[in-house]
Amino acid sequence: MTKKPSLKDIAQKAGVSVTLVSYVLNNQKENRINKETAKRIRAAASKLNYRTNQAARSLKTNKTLTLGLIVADISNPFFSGLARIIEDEAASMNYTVIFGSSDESEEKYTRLVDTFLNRQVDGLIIAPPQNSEAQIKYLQKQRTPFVLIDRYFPDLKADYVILDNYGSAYDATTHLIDNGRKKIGLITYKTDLVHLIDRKLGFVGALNDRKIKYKDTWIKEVAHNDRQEIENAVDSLLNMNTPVDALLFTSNTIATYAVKYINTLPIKVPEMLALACFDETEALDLFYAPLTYVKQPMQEIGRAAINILLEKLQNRSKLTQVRLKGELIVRSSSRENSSR
Amino acid sequence: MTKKPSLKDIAQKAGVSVTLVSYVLNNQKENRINKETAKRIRAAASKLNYRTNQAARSLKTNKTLTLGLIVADISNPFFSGLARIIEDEAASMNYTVIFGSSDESEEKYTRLVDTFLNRQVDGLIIAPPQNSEAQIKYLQKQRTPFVLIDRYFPDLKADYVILDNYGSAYDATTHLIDNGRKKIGLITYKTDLVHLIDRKLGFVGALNDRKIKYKDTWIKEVAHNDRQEIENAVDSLLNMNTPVDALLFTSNTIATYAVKYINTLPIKVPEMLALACFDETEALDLFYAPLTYVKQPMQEIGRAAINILLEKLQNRSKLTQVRLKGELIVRSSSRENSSR
DNA sequence: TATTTTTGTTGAAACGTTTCAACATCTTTG
DNA sequence: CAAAGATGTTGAAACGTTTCAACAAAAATA
Repeated sequence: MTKKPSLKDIAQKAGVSVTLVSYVLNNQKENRINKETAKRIRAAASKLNYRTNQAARSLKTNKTLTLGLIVADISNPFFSGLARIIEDEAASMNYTVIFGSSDESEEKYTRLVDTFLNRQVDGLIIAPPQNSEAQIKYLQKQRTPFVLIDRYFPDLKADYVILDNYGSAYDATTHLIDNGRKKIGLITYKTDLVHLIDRKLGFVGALNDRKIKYKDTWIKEVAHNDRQEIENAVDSLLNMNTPVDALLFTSNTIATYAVKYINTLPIKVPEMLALACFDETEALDLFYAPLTYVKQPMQEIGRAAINILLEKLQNRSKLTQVRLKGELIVRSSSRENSSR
Repeated sequence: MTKKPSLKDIAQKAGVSVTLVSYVLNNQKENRINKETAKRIRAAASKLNYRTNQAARSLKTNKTLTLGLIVADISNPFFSGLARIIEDEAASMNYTVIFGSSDESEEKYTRLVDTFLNRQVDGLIIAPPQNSEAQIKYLQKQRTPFVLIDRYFPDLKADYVILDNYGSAYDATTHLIDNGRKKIGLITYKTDLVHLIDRKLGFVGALNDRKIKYKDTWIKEVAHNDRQEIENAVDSLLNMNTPVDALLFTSNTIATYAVKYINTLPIKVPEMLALACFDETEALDLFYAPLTYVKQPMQEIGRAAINILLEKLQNRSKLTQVRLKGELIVRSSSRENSSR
């Protein structure tokens, strides 16, 4: 591999100083520099096929133009969709994105932050896992710019962009009630993650406001990514002495497993059971009764996250906490219950 | 933001030279260094919360421990799944991955390569779009280590890891034939991408070997990401004077659009129409007749790609071209045709 | 005891940028 | 015609590492 050309090589070829080459290539001091010289320098640069050495530039400028994105799992369509939006937004501002998946593990998450900080990312976009509060505080102490997405910690003065989880769950639940459902089950993850707890609270809030006395047994909490537990939850909700007539799932992964299972049961949706869930999931489009779901404004989330982060990089240090409304997309899985 | 600590700061605090600090922190010359001194240095480093400045290190070592991943679209489950595997493999070798989506556009692709090269990635993993051959050759001339995935160019002596596309299409097609189908349609993209052409050839090859005289009208080529064209293709294949009794889709995106459309038609799968496609796609699991599909060995693809790339980084320069077998997962969309 | 080897440590250069301060030379101004 | 300003260019330092070559001091060998 022949050595890559440097500013010095260009300078030599064009018969000028390194300084001048740097100025020209960065379009600085344009009014001072002789047009002819500039042209000569550019010619030399392109002839040598010059490429800025970002490492050197970063060293000097203390900026990498790189952002770190930490999600739970990049192969989850929710996060890969978000990643795509963030990629585009970042690119339009000349930033590149490095990514990592935490798998909801605090330990993996910490390792990722560490790696990314070593790489001197200019900022981080993070969907924080459980128990990562301490880590987040540490970031704040280090004054590393970051913004949380999807999840947040209410008692942390950190920037975030999240869904109005309470309101969305509330809306989905009242929708089910208003369509004639009286006993509604919730399947959610057993977790400390506040966004999921908010969804649970929104569910409960709607039941209360509609004067529906719910039982604890209507709420099932399952371990993360445990298909069996999800199936068990569905079973027990459908086999109570007064079975539920509707189900709300607080995540796309739960919904997918649950619906796949329900699909194997002799249960008619929506006649016997209405369904609704969070997040658009292509998998649920082809179910015979496509699922009603809470649609998150992905584009806005991605855009807001990048904007907040870039603002912070400009040293504005105000706190921005964004809570965006979801949209309930009603489909046949929850249409009016004719058998009421 | 108080300045980040450097080796110099540690050296000062520990009362030693910068050199020694570097040696200790990199576990070099271990046998030469006094254990006590080393301990003092490590203590100072951790007290100061030291973090290697990767930019500086990269500048010196000419390595970034970063790989660039270019896919068609990170939000496509095929690529996000692959991304996840590559992320994990890379991380286990201490590499970080930056990613970008080409959207099948040669121009966007070129921009991505450019950005990544500016960032001095150590190597690239690329799913090249159409017409990117020149760009690829350019990479070779620059001696930038890279490996192609998913797609390849037969007349380019480049490393790649791909599916046995011909064989997989051949197997899927014979499977359809052997289950009683006589007129089989193919919907594929209108493209120069060889991996897709191979799939078409595998399809044709199977028909020929089974002595089925096919007509050109059985093969429909649609524009990339054009839902309408896909629906039109389905329509015209089903409305010929002798309609097809089976369909093979050469990609997950085509399959998803087509099945969603077929789902709205008064057509029974598999009784009236058998279906099969490439790639595992969760969306097709909940269709009332889950799709038979060619499963790509994702894990192996990701692993092989990383291994080849890292080999190249060690300066071994042999050519490695890997063609992996797919597995045909037969499901109800193509079960035996009882009405023959 | 004189020499060699081992142990422990260090100064300084280099990587490729950016950018400050300075310097000519030429042009304008009073 | 001297002073001031504009124009065009440059040397050198700095960013934080890594690593070569060198050097003492202590230990082992002759």
